[in-house]
Amino acid sequence: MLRSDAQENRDRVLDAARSLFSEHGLDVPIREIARRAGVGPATLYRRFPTKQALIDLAFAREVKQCREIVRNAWADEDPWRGMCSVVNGLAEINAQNQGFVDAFMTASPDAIDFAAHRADMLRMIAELCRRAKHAGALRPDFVLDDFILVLMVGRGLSAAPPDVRRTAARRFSALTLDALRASPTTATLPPPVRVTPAVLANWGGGRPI
Amino acid sequence: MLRSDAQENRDRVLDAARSLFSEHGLDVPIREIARRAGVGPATLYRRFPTKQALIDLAFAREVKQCREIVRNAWADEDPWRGMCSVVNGLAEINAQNQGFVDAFMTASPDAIDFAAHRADMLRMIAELCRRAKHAGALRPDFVLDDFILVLMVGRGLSAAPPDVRRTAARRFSALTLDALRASPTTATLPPPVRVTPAVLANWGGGRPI
DNA sequence: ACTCAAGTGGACGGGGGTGTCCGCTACGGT
DNA sequence: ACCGTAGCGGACACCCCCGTCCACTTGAGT
Repeated sequence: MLRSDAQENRDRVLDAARSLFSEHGLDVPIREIARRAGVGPATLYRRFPTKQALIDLAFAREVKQCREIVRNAWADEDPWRGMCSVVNGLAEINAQNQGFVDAFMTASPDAIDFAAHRADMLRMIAELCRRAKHAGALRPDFVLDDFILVLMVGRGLSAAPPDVRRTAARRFSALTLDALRASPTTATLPPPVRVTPAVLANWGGGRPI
Repeated sequence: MLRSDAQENRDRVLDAARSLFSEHGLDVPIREIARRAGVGPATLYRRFPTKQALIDLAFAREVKQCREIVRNAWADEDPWRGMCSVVNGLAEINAQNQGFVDAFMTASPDAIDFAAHRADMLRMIAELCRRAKHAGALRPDFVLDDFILVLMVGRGLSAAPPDVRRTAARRFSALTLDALRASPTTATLPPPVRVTPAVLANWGGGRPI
């Protein structure tokens, strides 16, 4: 059990980390977070021995939110509506949290939740895609890897200036969904990216941290 | 006039910079470039007093290529084919040159070419869009700012691992074009991003360098 | 009130990045 | 072949960030 002052400091650090990470990305100096929290560096390091640990905890909320979005979409009886809310929701999170995808992708192996969530979410999304295709709403040549592709390029949204991020996210997801929608005028696509785990791990050079 | 050895060193530095920048992005250490070129840091700094100057020159070729792509597209009698080649071409450049868009956007004010090229290209693209819309090929609610949006999220392509970049670029541009194509099933879009110069300058936090 | 361990922040050493200085090297005109 | 000078690269000073250590402070149990 933490002493009361220690607990409060820990909370303040997490708050500062959340706001700084989502505003400036993952490469904020640790000291800056400590300063914002009104705490010395040592205090921060004692609670979060490594930057990765801090990141994991700072983004835990968003990971939960992510999973929630996907689960709801998966449970939706209309698979296309599900797809839409997934794409919209992830774009929104991307826009509001600079570096969230990076955090999500580079989550440390011991943050078991992350890996489990990732796998789980991908499974649900895959099923969603299958159902949406079967319903004739999703273009038949769409593959799960395309979803990753969309997610990865969506990272660019978080780089948009704060005042246009939400607009950009909404516009982006609407355009993306139009691309994904089954449509009579749809052209044949070039071959999809095969997103193996290795490919995924190396997206972004694996060095956002 | 440069002495012959100096000239050769300068060329080697530029070559090294090009290959390192496109492979690892703009945050390659200057020393690394010097090392790769087989010269001392001082030599590099004498020819290119600031990192920005080096970046400007290293990417000059791609800027030219960019302009060329747009000019050809602009000259194309079929505006939609023009749009396609622009989107394809830019995605390709993005995929092959990590950090190219960053370089393009953050080009120093004195690298006049950049600003001029940007403005010029945007003008041509705007006209292309108008013609494509008029021909009924481009969705009517598309605005020029959407083009910037696509360009900006396309940055994410350069972060893909080298072995999938071209595939990713091709797939991405094909999907994007499907989103831009006028189509009977197209949904109404949310409001577009208003990409003012300030917005543009702040995209990416203005700090890729 | 007293005590003492948990908690704290300033200070330190290490690493890596940038840009600059200076004594040596070697190109190229004579 | 010689020599003046442009050119060179190693060494330097500076800054920022990371992670750790240690003497001091303070919460909370008695």
